[in-house]
Amino acid sequence: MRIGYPCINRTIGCRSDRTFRLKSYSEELLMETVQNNLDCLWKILEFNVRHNLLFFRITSDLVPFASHPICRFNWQAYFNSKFRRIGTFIKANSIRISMHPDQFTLINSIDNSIFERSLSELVYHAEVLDSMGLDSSAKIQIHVGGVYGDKKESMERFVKRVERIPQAVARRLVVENDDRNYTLRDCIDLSNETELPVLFDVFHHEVNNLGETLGEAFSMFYRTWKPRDGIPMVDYSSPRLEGRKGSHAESIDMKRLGRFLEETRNYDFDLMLEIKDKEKSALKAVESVRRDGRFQRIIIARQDSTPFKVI
DNA sequence: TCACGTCAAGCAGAT
DNA sequence: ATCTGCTTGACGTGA
Repeated sequence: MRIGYPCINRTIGCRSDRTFRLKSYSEELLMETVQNNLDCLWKILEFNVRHNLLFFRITSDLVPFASHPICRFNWQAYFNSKFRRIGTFIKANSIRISMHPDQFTLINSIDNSIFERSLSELVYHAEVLDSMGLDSSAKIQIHVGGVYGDKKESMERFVKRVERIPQAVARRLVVENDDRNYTLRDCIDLSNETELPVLFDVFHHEVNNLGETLGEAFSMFYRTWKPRDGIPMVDYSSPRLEGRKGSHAESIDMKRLGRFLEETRNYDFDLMLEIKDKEKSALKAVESVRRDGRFQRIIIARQDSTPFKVI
């Protein structure tokens, strides 16, 4: 098991998701921004390794407007050596990487042009991971998409559209259950059709399920992952106790996490903690899990030259 | 320096 | 009709 957090580090004082307005687009500004973002990503990954946080979601804003028609810049070539260096660091330290395109990426849209734009966005995400030389265990997680008034038809459209996605991109795709439209069961059904692994979101499942227990849910999604996909990924967040339902808590509830880990102790998986305070909660979780002798399977970084050890 | 209107993109549910 | 959340506020103009 590796533990990680998404996109942003609030401790080290740089951002890898800096962007700018489309109106102010220029090649110079793009180059400068990507330079900054890659430098910051490097610093975040170094921080993560020092703190045994070996699962990280790379922001979709790493290369702003990369999939927009305005971008004619060959950022892959220009930043090639930087991407390779980061990728080498990731592999040397056994860091697991994911990406999560935003809500505008809709494979199953009724509107074919939205699908085409979404495909460009997915190609961009895959190119980031390709540029780093990462294998197919580096995943791009997507939701099924909209319902458009007919769920069955929208799921069939999802399957047909996935068949049109190039293998270089599709090999990285994983489909995640969401909190309103598509349950874990739906994702499993789609996985059977498309062979895409299912990324299990614990919180989404709690608010949108067909009555499966946590154990049943794990046995369902777990077998959708093949060896080439790496260890299954799980998204975990604590719901905010007061206020709007569906929003995320500011900090992690360690007791709740402890119960979750206890219930799932027979499975090995990489755990993404989607908590507002990001690396702070992830650190608490790593320390807690390390102290707890029952959990023997967390991967922690070595601080010397050898890449990692399993305790 | 700071306030604040606005920002590439879509959907669904609440108000 | 308009607003809000989604994984997340921050860009950048105008004063």
